[in-house]
Amino acid sequence: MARIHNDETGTREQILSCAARLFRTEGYAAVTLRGIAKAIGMTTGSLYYHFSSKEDIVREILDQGHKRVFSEVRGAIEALGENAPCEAILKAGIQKHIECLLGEDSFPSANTRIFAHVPVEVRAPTLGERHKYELYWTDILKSCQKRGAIHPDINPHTLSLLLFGAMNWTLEWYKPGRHGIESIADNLVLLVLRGPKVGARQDGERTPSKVRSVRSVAAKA
Amino acid sequence: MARIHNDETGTREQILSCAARLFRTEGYAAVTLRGIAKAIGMTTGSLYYHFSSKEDIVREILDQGHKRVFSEVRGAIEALGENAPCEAILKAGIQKHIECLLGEDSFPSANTRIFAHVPVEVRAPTLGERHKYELYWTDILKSCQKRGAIHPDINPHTLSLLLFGAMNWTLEWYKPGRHGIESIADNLVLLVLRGPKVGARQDGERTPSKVRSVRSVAAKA
DNA sequence: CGACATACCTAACAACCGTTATTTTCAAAC
DNA sequence: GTTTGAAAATAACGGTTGTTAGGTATGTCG
Repeated sequence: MARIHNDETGTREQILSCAARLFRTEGYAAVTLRGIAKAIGMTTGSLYYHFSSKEDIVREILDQGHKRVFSEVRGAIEALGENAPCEAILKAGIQKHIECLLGEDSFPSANTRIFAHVPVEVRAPTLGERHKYELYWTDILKSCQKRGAIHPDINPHTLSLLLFGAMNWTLEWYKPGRHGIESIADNLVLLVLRGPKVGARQDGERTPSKVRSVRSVAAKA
Repeated sequence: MARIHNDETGTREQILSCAARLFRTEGYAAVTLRGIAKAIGMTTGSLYYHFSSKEDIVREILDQGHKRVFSEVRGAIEALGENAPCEAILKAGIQKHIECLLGEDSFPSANTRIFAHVPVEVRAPTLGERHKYELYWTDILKSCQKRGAIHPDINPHTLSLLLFGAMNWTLEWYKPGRHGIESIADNLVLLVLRGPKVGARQDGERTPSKVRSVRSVAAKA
């Protein structure tokens, strides 16, 4: 039939996901094309039928890794509706971001793990998209601050960077058996949120409702 | 005179600090012995008079990098005296940790930057010391929580890991001109501290004294 | 002066890297 | 049954890696 030759077998995707898994665990420079090829039962030269260079492979992994996190996080937050409470918004965004990083899909984790060590010519074109994600979070935090859920003296942009650090660094210590992802997210939300209100209530924001125990929340999962 | 031959010239230290600077900026695998040698005006083979392997070099950098941060942070905190307010303790520890990472000394930054990408046989022996530092911070946070300065529902150990993330990740975004280190530390302290008190006062802890504006504090620097 | 250890250089080794050109396999199309 | 083209294998290229062996200055000490 008139099938376009694109990828019936999905070999290209197989190369990418396998490379992402290796990048995630071993870092950028330590991963060789021979290693990728061997891991999927191929020969080194055959990779060049699907990709034109090693940088070409890593470029697409960075791209997809970033897009998946962004769209997942945005989807989780938008699913809450227009005027959801700040606590719910932060909880949804933070948890989804961490879930993407620690999940089985290696693209997001490979992205944050090797980004700093990748050649500048492949890193530079991605800076624009990264900045958009940064702005997306900054706007959310700014809005939460305006609604009184975040300490008024905190700089929203700095907060977004510190929050990225806390979230992305989970890659360095998270062990599936010992920690629960939702529990981590709950702890982080408690950090970002201002404790039970102090000043006057601002607008439609309901009082943070005393934010019940993290342990009990995590226990039900 | 009866000078011990040790290192009158300091060549060994020169190699280490130069290698640390390269590791900090380029990552582990990207740094070659030829690169280190050329950077200090030496030949590749000569390095082997001072060190027995590349792993030997990176091993010592990891060691020193970690020790410097630990002793600096502990020194800054102990200088505050026995019963200093939690806010001061956290401020001192967080700021010193970040200062070590972002300062001119490349050992601490090289340590946190390449640790995950270093061969297991050089990483494993350092895990004990790293765990001590983790426990040190966890104890501090636990104590602050007992004194009512940290939200009671937060898990102190998880908090220490999230805090490490926020601090260590500054390496990925800090630009000397655009941000001030003390301002970053102030923002982070505001996050960790529970907002102005809500429940009953706990013990000798003075009320957080309304934690004056981060911007004004940063402006005076 | 000669013995000797220190500190460095020179040149090369085997192994591995990304990349390329050429060849083989093999299923669908005519 | 022959042709065709995609997909993979083969084998090699130049270059770089960590590492090593052997040589060369430069002093110090007896």
